[in-house]
Amino acid sequence: MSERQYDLGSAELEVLKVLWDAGPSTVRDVLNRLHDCGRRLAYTTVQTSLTRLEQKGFVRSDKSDLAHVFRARVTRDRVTRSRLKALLTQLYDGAAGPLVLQLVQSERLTAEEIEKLQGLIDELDPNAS
Amino acid sequence: MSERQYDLGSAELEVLKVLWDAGPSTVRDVLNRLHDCGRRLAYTTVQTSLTRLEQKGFVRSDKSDLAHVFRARVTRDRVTRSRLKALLTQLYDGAAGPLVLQLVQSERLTAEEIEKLQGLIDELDPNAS
DNA sequence: GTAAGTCTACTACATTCGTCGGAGGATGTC
DNA sequence: GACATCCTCCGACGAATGTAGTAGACTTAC
Repeated sequence: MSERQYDLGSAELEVLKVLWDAGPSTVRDVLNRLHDCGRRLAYTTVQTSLTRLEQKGFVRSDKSDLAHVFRARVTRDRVTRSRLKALLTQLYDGAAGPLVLQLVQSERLTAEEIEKLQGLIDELDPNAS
Repeated sequence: MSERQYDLGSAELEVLKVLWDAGPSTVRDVLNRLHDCGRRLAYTTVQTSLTRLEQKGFVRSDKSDLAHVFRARVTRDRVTRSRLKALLTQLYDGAAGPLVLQLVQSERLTAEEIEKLQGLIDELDPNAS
């Protein structure tokens, strides 16, 4: 039971992403960030997301100042892993292969990423030529 | 606009997966399949999922017989791609690299898959050593 | 041809999520 | 100290989703 459910709505995830990208933030900070991205939301909407995020344990808040400061309690990688796992289970009964192939095939990777990937593969496959 | 929204609930996806795995099926077929997997649902629950799936265009039904026969109208790959894209956008602003690395790192791949992956990488990286 | 079973259609209800407004407390400014 | 401003808390509402019951039509087996 160490693995949580990680069920986040898309709007919640959007807010969480701001915390990952911008670090600890107040409601207004997050709101401004979203505004900059063209996202038009009410102040209280962001507040609600943050509150729910905290209830679910994805976010922690420091309430010492008037404007509470929120920070992520989970890493992006952790959420990614969880989402991927869900995808894997739902679509392929957990087999990662098809997913990876699909991804590598349909998405553009940078040379650097390819190199890193190559490195990983070499590790995975000790008896490579 | 050729790309649809592909917003499926988890239960709906579960049903769709049965259609992918088992081919055209009636409500009862799907129900039995799910029962075999330990999933305990009411007949009408599956029926509702299938109906909604059809309304959303993911499934098509043949109503010539009393028991309607449903079949998937979208491929598993297509849904996968759409889900991955959403994940990419939501978590990494669309950069696929981190996702791939994450996947390869945290999931077990078979030797065959690794080989296939290696082949893909070779294609991607023409100026490899 | 009647009883039992199967199937669809329709309705319903709880929960989650996205979205926001209003009340009322704290703060800053003149 | 009064006014504008900013903040939190709380409640609300609609849409989507998971789940299922009931009514009534159709089929089948005696």
